[in-house]
Amino acid sequence: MPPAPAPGRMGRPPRTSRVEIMAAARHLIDRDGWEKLTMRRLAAEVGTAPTTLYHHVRDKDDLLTQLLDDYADRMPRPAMPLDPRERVITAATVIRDTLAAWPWVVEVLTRDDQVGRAALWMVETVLAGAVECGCSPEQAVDLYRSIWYYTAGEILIRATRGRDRPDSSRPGSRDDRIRAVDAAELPHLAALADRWASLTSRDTYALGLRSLVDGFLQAL
Amino acid sequence: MPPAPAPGRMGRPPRTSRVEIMAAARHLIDRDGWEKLTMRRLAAEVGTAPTTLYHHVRDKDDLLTQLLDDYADRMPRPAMPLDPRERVITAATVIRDTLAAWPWVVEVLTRDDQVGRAALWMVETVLAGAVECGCSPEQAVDLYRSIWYYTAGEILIRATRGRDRPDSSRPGSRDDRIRAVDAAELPHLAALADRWASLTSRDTYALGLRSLVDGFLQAL
DNA sequence: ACCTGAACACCGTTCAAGT
DNA sequence: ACCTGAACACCGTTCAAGT
Repeated sequence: MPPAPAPGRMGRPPRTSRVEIMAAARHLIDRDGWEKLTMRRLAAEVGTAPTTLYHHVRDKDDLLTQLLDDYADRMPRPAMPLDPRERVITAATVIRDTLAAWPWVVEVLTRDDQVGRAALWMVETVLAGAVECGCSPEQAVDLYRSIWYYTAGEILIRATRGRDRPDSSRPGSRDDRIRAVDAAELPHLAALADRWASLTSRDTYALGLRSLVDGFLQAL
Repeated sequence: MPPAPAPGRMGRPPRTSRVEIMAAARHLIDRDGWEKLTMRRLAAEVGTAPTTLYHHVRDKDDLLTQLLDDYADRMPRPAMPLDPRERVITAATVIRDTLAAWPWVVEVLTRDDQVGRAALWMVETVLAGAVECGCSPEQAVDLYRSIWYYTAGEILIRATRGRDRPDSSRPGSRDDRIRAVDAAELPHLAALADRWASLTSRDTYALGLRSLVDGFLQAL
């Protein structure tokens, strides 16, 4: 039995709440996959009409942003090493690991280059670490952006690779193309063709990140 | 008047061709924007029924892939510097500039991590340059992947930034969030809040790329 | 105040039938 | 062989009406 309207708030008591919608959205994504999240399916999951959702979120984009913010709030804030360079590395790695664990975020990431207010501490950590390493504020922003490009690219590409595994044997697929290269024209590629799939499935995020940070700081 | 069927090929002569469809798709994207490219609109542009398109392409994804391949074929193949490290830099920059000029490719890029057969020369150039710089074949692949992550991320984020400029003042926008940060908790971010938009709109692709490549080769 | 059905303006794709 | 209309199974979103 829903409670009677509070004195100042009148009218029909709510049967659907923002948190209920968010929980249903998370459940739907985890169960059926990110691409199955539609306003209509979400409404069915909540047990309400599609149009009801628009009383609690402005539109689908708003829903996605809120979902990402909620997720970012749960991001671990690990103990930070003393060395400023290591702090930069650690912050970037936490962001990456968090986002990689829920790859649907890529869709939202490409819509807004902000990872949510909860992730701002990571930006702060990188900026602070960079300044401690001798960067000017401008250089610190440049380093942050480079790291973010690298990280976003890694997540986006990795998330897609996982998705289209099924048809990687059909003609025109990536592996297919690599195997078909002309050894005379593209010798290095041809020599690696057989090992390409296994070489590119290794996790080299940390390696590239260290290269980027070290190279940047070295050039100061 | 369409020519009569050739001896071996019989039946109704084609009124729609693959190249015609591709040209129409390019025109539609250039005129109305990438997000307006649908099979139905494309058919209208060609002057045929939507269903006819499926005689010339397998599905929309196939259309996109062909479009990207055609575009990659037009990519300039600039004179390559003698220094192997500079060749790596040049190849990556050409890819980036080419893709940035037609940002819709981002959609296809996240679907398949291959830029099309015409871009394979870039992969080859990076691998060859890396090996000349002292990399093992495996390390060359690692460097290539790092560069590609960084490049793809830059293009994807940059393309999106341009798209949602209109509503960058509405509540919840990126700029809004940066301005609202707590100076006590996030001092570096707060100090840069006013300059954030201008600092992050500068083109720092080359800077990050050089850092990445230099840092990687230094660590060998 | 909150919820709903009906409707609008779209999608990609299939398939049997026409020329 | 090529093209088509009709249809299927969807989308996000608005809006007037109901409780």
